[in-house]
Amino acid sequence: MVKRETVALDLDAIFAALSHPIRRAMLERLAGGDATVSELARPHGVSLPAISRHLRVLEAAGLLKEEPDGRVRRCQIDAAPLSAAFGWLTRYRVLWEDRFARLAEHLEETRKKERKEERKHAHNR
Amino acid sequence: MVKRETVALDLDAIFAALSHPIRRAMLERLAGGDATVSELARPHGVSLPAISRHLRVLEAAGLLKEEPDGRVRRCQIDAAPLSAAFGWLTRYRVLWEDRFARLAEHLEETRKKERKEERKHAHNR
DNA sequence: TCAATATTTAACCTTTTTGTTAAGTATTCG
DNA sequence: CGAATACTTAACAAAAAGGTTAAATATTGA
Repeated sequence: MVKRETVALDLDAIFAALSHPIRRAMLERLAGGDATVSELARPHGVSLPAISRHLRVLEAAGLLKEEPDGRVRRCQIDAAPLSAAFGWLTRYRVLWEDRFARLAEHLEETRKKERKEERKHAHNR
Repeated sequence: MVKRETVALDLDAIFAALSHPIRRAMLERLAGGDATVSELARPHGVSLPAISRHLRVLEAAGLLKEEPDGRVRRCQIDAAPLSAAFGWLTRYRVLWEDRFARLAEHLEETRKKERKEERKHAHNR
């Protein structure tokens, strides 16, 4: 039996990783190209250990690859798990949009009724 | 100044809401149509209070609308915030896929070198 | 009216997350 | 070599997340 590479497709971990603004910002930064840990840390007003752990969260979600380069650590994004998140959203997108359309309709209906009520009350004032 | 409706476009909350398997399952269920709290709770082996709080997480993220209907509470999905998440992912998708392609290339290159080394060593054995 | 049903709130506990400072560990460079 | 640089690990604290049971609330239906 071949030992398959575990491509972390853990949606829990992926969405959780995306739920923190610092981590999203770091991914945005990395979308523009590789960066070192310090470069990634710079814009955020937190300590380096804090950054280090954010990076491990991203790594655990499979979104980040690190490569030691001298005393610097070069980070690069890995899009594969991202596709899993994207895929999950896409799978339900149509159904949701359908729901959404119906909800919008319903709200519009409600608003119409409310306006009617408003006018009635304005009259009786 | 008109008081605008606060359409929760809080990516933190949205992604966090999506990071729990029970909440994702509930959204999947709701994609098929409205449901009551108990119906949503049934498949998951947790207490009703736990479910109730998951629902509030979804609601806080703007993903859920509830409507009391007698002693039952009818739940329906709201896709709007979902689009925000989708949008964020989309915005960086291209860049990420680009990165990914380059990463794949790099790995392929590395593997080639490794194979070369292997052959060399096999020779010298 | 009263019991059953559907759901939430309260009180509590444990685990995870996020951050801090202080102390390592490598690596480079004068 | 020895100081500076770039990080990580350890140890700790506060807050958030996720679950439980027990009690409250509201609605329906006999």
